[in-house]
Amino acid sequence: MARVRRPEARPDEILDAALAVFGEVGFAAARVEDIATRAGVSKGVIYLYFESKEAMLKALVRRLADGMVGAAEALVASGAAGGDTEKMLRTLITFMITQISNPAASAAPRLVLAEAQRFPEIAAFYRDAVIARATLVITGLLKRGVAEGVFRNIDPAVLLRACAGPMLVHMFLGTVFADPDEPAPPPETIAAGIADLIFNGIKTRHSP
Amino acid sequence: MARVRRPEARPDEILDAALAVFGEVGFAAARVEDIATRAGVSKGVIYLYFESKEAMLKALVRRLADGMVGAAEALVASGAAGGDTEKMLRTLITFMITQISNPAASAAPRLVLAEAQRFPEIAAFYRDAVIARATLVITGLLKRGVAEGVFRNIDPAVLLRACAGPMLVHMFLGTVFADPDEPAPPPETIAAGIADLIFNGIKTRHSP
Amino acid sequence: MARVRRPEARPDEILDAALAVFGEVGFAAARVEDIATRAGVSKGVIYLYFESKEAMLKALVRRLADGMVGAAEALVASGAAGGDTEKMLRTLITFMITQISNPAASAAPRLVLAEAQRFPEIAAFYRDAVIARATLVITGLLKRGVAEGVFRNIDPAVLLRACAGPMLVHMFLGTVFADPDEPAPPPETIAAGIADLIFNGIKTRHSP
Amino acid sequence: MARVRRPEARPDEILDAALAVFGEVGFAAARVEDIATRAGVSKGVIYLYFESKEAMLKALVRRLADGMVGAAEALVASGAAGGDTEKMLRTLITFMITQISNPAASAAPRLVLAEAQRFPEIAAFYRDAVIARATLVITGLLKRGVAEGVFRNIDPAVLLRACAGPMLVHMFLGTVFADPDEPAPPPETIAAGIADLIFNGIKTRHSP
DNA sequence: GATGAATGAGTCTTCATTCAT
DNA sequence: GATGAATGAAGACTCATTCAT
Repeated sequence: MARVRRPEARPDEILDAALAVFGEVGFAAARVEDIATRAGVSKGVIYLYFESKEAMLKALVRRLADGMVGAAEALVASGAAGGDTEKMLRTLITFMITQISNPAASAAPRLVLAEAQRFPEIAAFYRDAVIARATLVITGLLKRGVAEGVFRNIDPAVLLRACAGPMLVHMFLGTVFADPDEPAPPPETIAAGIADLIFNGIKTRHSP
Repeated sequence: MARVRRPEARPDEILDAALAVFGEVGFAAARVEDIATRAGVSKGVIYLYFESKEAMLKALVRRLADGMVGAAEALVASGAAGGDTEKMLRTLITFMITQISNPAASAAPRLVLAEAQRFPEIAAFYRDAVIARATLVITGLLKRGVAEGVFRNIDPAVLLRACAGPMLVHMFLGTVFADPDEPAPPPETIAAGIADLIFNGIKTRHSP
Repeated sequence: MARVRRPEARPDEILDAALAVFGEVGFAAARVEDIATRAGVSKGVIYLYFESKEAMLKALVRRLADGMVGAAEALVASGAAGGDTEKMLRTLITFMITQISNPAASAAPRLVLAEAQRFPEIAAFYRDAVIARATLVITGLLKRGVAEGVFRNIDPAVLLRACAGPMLVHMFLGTVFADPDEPAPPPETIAAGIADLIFNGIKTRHSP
Repeated sequence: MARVRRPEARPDEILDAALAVFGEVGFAAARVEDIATRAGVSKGVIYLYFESKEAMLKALVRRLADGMVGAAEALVASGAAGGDTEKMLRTLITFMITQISNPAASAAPRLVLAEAQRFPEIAAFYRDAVIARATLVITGLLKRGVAEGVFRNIDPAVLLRACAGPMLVHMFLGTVFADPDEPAPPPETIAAGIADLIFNGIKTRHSP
């Protein structure tokens, strides 16, 4: 199938390639030429669309920022689960774990985690554009649940860590640290287990 | 220039400097000369102790591997908390969160997370030398708690993610993504909150 | 800086420059940058055409191998001198001595002699690509002369050494060990003298 | 057998080691530390006896210069062969070919040939200290033979090349270009053959 | 005297970026 | 607009030489 030239799509194709290459070897070790090759263009073309290699990284992070948080916000805003706060948080957790289990989808956050230290601007941007919004979503759900009497009034910082953390670990274990001999546990199982734990803890409850 | 000789400590001093520099700018962007300067030696000295820049990274990871997991194992083995499994897990969580809240202590894991993709050998080593051991600790505690009837019999993979995850997020929020205008929440609060959540969940319980 | 593009000739121009520089200071002491400057290009260009400095040396030797032996073979094959074996050997000797008297032409063999010890691959290549062929030429002429009854049946190894040797010495005396105050003897004289000696020896003959 | 310390022998032991190492990899690629190790001393000791690596090379060449020419001169001066000029030249040729067939003995001339281009001082020294003297020996024998009526009055430059050349080729073929699968021809055979050729040429002679 | 740790100048090599075509 | 040859700054690594011990 001949690929039709769509010059408007160029920058995005380049960024796709950049994400792939950065994800594999990191920003510093990535060669612009490899990105170009992967994008199916020549080296020079890259510089028609981006100032520099660093500019590509920043554009990439900017483009990717919206990804999962946006979806999370939409999920909550859509009032899925009929307004049931617990169900909504459960749905959110399941959605995020499922998403992040896809190595292609997790490439972006992994890249940011790897490069944020080196590029404070990227860290700052990510903090504002992703982390702050994620915090809002979690805090919002928590408040609502507390107001409804279904959640205990815990520290939102704790809930943020408790929700986002397992995702991160799951992501790292499924990619960078994946044991080739051992299959990754299915995301649904993990998602359900995590949600269950967050809701009920691990203590046994003696029925009255 | 002063030519002091302290052969004993040299390799370790160099690795300290390497960790600092790698931690700041990443492995690829780190200059050997900067590491040397940081260690108070000349460029050439580095190569008296290490084959290459990459060898330094590997030595660094090897040296650091034992750090926190070792402490965790010791904690559990020492039978602290008088054999009370719940207390032990709580102590463990508190200890880990406290440790990881120290940016100097978290430099090592952050470095590994950032470079593991690029260096599969390091990833494999870390998986075997750290992650596997951490998994054993968690699994052991879980089994014991279940046997004692104090824990529900949940998926160890879930508990691992639920315990390690919040630490990771806490670490990233306290370093790379730290907002200079906002103080980080105190580790004790977070530790206590996380432990509470893991044990009890967020659901309200209606007394019988 | 001028950026001219002459991709066709580049590799050869670079090898010319490399031969000049290697010839002057030897492979190890030659700086890639000097070769580049000599070739009128920038340092980076070298690496567009050659893997490494060592690759240049090997390419150089490969390119130069054919030079004189090829000409010698052609000379013999062409049946110059109307099939007269003695004349042919004499022509060959004269041709070689004349060629090797040109310092530019002798740069290649001198380079090989200087570097062969360090690079066994080069030595092996030269042995097969040059020495073996030269041996064949000499042996062929000797056999023919013997068959015709004009040559005595001597050891080909001796004739090889007797023919190639004076060339070598002449080459070294005319370049590396040239006395600036003393002019080199003209190649024709030497060639004629060597040929005469090889054919007739130095003993006086008393006519019957 | 315990080696007794003989500090006076040090410089010579070092030069022996230097010759070995220079001979193997060339001057530029030789490491002072390797020479020291080979000589059984520490790096610092080298600098107690020699100004620099280059000084070692020069000392080496100076020490080795006398070697074969000295022996040749002595041979001639000793009036070996009872004053028979032809016999003396033949003895000389045999002696030289035999000597040079020993790779250890030929290391020095090979080194000089390899490095002379790079170090004009060495070339000049060798020209004066070795080549000039060898020329004198050959010229002397030639003159004498001519005076006696046993040699034709040929160009001494030709005889020099004809005598020294086969030695050189023999040396190179027996070391640098030695074919591991093919044994080198015995020096005596080559020496006899060369002498025979130089005296009688290759032409058949029809008895009168 | 002897050692070998330390220094730092020197070079190969890479690769982001430019720009003639 | 597109290409990819060319540039040259930058950085890892080596090793002759020094000198504290």
